Amino acid sequence: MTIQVHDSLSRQLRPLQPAEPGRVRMYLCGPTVYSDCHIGHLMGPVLFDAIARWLIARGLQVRFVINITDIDDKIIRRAQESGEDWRAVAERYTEQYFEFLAQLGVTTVTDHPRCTDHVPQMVEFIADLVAKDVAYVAADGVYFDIGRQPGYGKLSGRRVDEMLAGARIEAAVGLRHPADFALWKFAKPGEPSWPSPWGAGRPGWHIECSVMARELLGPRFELHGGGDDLKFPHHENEIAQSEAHGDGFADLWLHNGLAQSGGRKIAKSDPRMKDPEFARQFNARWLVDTFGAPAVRFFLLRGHYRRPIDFDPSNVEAARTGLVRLLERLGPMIEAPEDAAGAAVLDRALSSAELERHRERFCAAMDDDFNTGAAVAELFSIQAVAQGLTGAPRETALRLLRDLGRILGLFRPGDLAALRNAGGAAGDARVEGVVGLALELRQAARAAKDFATADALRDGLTNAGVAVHDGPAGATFELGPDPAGDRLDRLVAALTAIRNAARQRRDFATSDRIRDRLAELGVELRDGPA
RNA sequence: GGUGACGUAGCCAAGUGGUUAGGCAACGGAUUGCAAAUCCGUGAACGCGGGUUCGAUUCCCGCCGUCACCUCCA
Repeated sequence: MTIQVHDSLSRQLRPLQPAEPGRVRMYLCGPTVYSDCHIGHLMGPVLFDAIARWLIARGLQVRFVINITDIDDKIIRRAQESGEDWRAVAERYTEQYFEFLAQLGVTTVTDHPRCTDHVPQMVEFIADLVAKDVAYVAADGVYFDIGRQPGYGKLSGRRVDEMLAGARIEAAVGLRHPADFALWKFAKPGEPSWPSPWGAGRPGWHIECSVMARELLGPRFELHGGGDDLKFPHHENEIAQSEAHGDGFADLWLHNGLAQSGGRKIAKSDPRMKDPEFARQFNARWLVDTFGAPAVRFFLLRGHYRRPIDFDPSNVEAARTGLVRLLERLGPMIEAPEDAAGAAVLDRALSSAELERHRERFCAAMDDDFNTGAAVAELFSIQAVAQGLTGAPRETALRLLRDLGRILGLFRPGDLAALRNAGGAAGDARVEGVVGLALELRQAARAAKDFATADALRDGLTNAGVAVHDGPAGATFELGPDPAGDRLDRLVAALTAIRNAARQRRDFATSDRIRDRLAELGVELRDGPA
């Protein structure tokens, strides 16, 4: 069993070979905590969490670091705008980020170093670069001299001389090369600062990763990850600094694809983001509330980490539907806590060649550059096998399904409830009350064999994203996602139509009942001539 | 302009020189007052043009199209 990894630096599939057998160290670039969490912040953690889980399942010990950039120009600006202390801003968004990681089942991270906790080490690191003359002091800070670093540009495939032609690189005054980047920025009045031999200031963006990775993982480690957009300049600069420092740095580089919409990347500067309705779709809070955290995680793992993912709501919803099906198949089994017996799923005796084949293919997919999409397909196949079985063999198949899924961080206790409660209506008494009223009316209509009314009510509920399940014990309902956020309006519109029909045939008992019950629920109806 | 990637059925998405990927949707049947849910089952694909080959969606060449990075970004 060899795990092959696509290395962005060599652009090749290369074997993962831990320096110390059995131990893997990985570093992932984390967020700058200055605003609400969006899906881009969460993709890397979820994808790399699945990778870490696989390494652990393969018997490796994993140290997994995601940094928190808690000092930065954007945090300072945000604090100035809101009149808050910059530390409060950073702390608030750090907490929010952690909350989402927990909801999405990101459990393998061992360290979350904060930039501000490592400033002295950064100063020391920069001093070494200055001493080696690959860094120099300029008017507004200390800069790295990319011209002095052989191989600069090897990750992103660009050449130093060609970058001069790039109109987008704006040369600050006094730099040796326009693309030289700041290691240390001198503080302007009123800005937070730390002491340094060159003057009070704060670290530049890139230096923290080189320093914190070294602090926690050592001068050389196995895996370094991040979003594809960080290749240049961020990771290029990390490599330059660390190699200039004399560190081996990362063996293998992994870059995840970026979130898209309509085939285009979602970026801060994207003009579409000016539309709040559009921007909302990528807000972490909205996604988790609308589809449920397990669905978001599942959606991310259906493809391959290196490919971009289109967050059209209908795509996420389709993923959710498939996940619900798997969870329902598993039944009460998913409520069992994760334990050592489940974790040993790869070594378990199966007594079924078919199941063994699927397990092997699952493993082969994960060993091949962490192909979670192909692995998920095996999950569905195992489900299909289980479907054709009964009794103990079925149990065996379902346990295999559950425990393989759990390697990917799926099928956690409470997931089904989390999906059912998604839609933003859980706990909304008005929605629940209106749905309850609609079901009562429908029950009455059915009893009276008034199927036209009964069906109209059901259609109205369906249209509002409420699934109706008729059973021997009466009808129950389930709230699906409500991406447009207008569920209540739709429900009320449906009931109003029913009420108008009742008034038409002078069934004022029903009509008044609808009006009064809605009023109790806080929805006032006003009759007009129309 | 430079660098990198991608184009697979209605949508999403793996993968392979000849053997079913998978999901969602759709369709047919069972069930149902009718539906939904559920169960059983079905069809449909490899951007275009050349080449290599017994055979290419898979390899090679060309073309077209899309995207990302070169600016803040995860």
